[in-house]
Formats: sequence, C-alpha cells, structure tokens
Amino acid sequence: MPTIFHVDMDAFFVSVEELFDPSLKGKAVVVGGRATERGVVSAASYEARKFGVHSALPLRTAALRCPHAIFLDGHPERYREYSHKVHAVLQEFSPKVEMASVDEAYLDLSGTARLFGSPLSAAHALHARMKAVTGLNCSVGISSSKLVSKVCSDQAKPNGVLWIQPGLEAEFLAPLEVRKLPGVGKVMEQRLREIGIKRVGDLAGLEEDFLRRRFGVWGLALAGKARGMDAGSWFDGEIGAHEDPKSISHEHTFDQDTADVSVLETTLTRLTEKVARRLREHGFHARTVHLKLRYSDFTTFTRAHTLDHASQLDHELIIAIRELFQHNWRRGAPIRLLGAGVTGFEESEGQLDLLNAERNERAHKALAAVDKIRDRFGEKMVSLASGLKGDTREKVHENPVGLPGKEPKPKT
DNA sequence: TCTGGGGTCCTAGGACCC
DNA sequence: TCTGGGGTCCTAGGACCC
Repeated sequence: MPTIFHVDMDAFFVSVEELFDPSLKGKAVVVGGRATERGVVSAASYEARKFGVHSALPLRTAALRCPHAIFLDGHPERYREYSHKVHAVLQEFSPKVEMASVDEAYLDLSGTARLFGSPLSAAHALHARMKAVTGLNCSVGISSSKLVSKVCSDQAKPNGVLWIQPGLEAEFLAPLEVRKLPGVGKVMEQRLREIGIKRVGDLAGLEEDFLRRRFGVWGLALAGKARGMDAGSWFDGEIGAHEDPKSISHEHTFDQDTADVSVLETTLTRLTEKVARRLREHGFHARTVHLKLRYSDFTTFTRAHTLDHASQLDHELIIAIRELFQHNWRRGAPIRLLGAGVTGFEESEGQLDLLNAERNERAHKALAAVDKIRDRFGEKMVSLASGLKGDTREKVHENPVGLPGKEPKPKT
C-alpha cells in the first residue's frame, strides 16, 4: 500500500501577508483587492471567515458582511517565493513531490518508515519543519491515495493531521457530504441531490452502469471512490511526474464596461503580447488562438481559430486574435472582459517556405531583443504600435513586430 | 451581493476521411 | 438515393479547482 501525503497550507495568502506585516495577525483580513473593486476574495483569514467571508465571494459582498475587515491587494511574487520554500521543505521528506497549486502538494512517502517512523510521526516532523523554515502552518492528510488524502487534509484544518489507515477509506468517506469530494461542485451536488444522494456513502449502493450513463466518466470514478477503491482512477496519476502546460491565457475585466474600440484593441494586444512572451519562455509554438468576450450582462463567448502553422510571434497571434474580435464583437456593445489564449502546443512552427522562413527569423531576433528590453525596463516599455493607446490599427502593418530602435522607443 | 484570473478536463456536434 | 461506421480534428460551452 502506498503512503500518500496531501499537504495544504492554511489560509496561505493571508498567512504570507502576516509574515510581512505581523500587525495583521488575529484580525479579519481579506486578500483580493479593495472593498469597492470588481473582483472576488482570493483568501480570507479565519477571523474574517466567521462573518461568512470566503474565497470566490465578490469583494463588495465581503465588505457588507465584514465591514471592519482589512482588504489587501495580493502579492503573487511573495506567494511564489513562499511556494518555493514550501516545496523545498517537502523535498526534505521525499523526492516524489508534486505541487498541485501554489499552496498544496502531494508527497509519496511509501517505504520511508525506517527514516521517519510511522506516517503520523513523519507528519508531525513535517509540520514542525514547515513552521521553522517558512513560519507557516499547514494541514496534512495521509492515506493510500491522492483523493482520500486530499479530503483528509481538508478535514484536518486548521493546522492538523489526519491519517486514514489502509482499508478504512470507504468508512471514512461514507458520512461526508458528496460536495467534500474534489470534482463535485455546485452542479454535480444538485444533480446528485435530485436522485436522493447527499452523502458519499449513498453513492456506494448505486449501479455503476447507471452512474456512468447519468454522469459519464465521473460517475464511474465516483462509484469506485465511494467503495474505497483508488487504484487506476483519473485522480491517481504518478506523483512528481512533470507535465507541460496545455494552455496559456490572460484576461482582463475592466473597472467599467467599455465599447471604446481603441481601449479594447489596446487591451487585446497587451494580453496577446503577454501570452506570446510566455510561449517563448516555454519554447512552445501554438496552433490555436482563443478569444474570450464577456458583455455587461455577463454572457460570455469564446471563439477559436487554428492557424496554418504554429507560432510564438506577437504579430502573428495578434493578427489572428484581432480578426476573431472584429468578427465576433457586437459592435457598440459594452464589454466587461476580454481574454486571449493559446492551445495546441508544438516544439517548432513546422515547415515554412523559404520566404516565410526568412521573415520568421528576423521576427524572432527582433522579439528576443524586445523580450530583453522588457526584462530591463518593464513590460510596458516596448509594445506593438497598436498596443499603445490612441494609435490606429494601420500601424500594425508598418511595424509588425515593434522593432526596437524604431518607434515606439523605450524611455528610461 | 454581482460575480477575478489562471488553469484542467469532459461533452457534443460537425467536418472530413477511409 | 437508403442511410454505416470508425477515427480524428476543430470548435463552443461548461463544470470544476485554487
């Protein structure tokens, strides 16, 4: 039987902010933005949670429920930095570590009894070490599978440890509400409720075939989980296997909805540049570009276009995204959100004819220079001409890659 | 109360090919 | 000119997670 740990940092963003400003300790703290902003709560301190504030809650609602809370903008760089520290601590306990997000990880501690003793004493050592190195609390779930360990760490919060011994998984899960299972959200919970299923144990009695027909592959996995079977389910991939990203995207919600073409096109260009930049950092070329549009009434559309060759170049992606935008925006309708993304990654752009290959090489060189300048002077210093406010679209054709040395120039 | 931003995975229909 | 069947790619939407 494998021994799988799920380590989950307690109120991670809030706890990191407390390290930088200890006066926040014990207070109602909300990370995510100002109380008057469009946006949602990223993390809430346990004190704020007492007032019904939780992640994904609109900030304005949080402010109504907990007017005395301290609202903070997030610091993604800090969270990344501390995520690395957490990762380093976990690696002291096992080489098989998989960060599932910035603030949680799976560890394979199978066969480490001689090193760390029982799973419980290993967990306590991990706890102490985590606190000593990072100053942060975490909760630890232990079982023979990733899914059960994840449920365990949640039950152990805050700052606790829970170990479910092999063979007792189904018994542990049975009394829990189905919503506690990762993958069961609002919708699935409601659909299950409609057929009288509230707790995980209720699932165990159902025919697998029925669950499959009604709930697809999910139903099948769920039935297995409810009976305590873990092996081979979608959830239990190998721990520590490195996976490349499958999509890259950026999106922006405006402070106020806008139908201003120059604002919209500027934003779309900026978003696409960020996407292209990350594509180059990964060494990927993307075949498909995606546009996301959200109108004032929150109706949301996505439109995709597959290119004839994979690309990582600003201007090629921008032209494609812009075209999607021009064909799909209901002209004049105010927009709440714009997004740009790419999928279908390849290692190279594929075969190009001689002329295109030459053009391509020039573009790559120019962009490498642009990337360097952006590193030194910041993202906004160099941009496609049309990425600058007030500029017209025609400039794209004059200066497709924003060559450094020509307009626009970086200012120091 | 008015709903972020970054992802993953699944479903389903249509095109197109054999 | 009644109506196949599988495989793959593309697109759109949606559930879900942190």
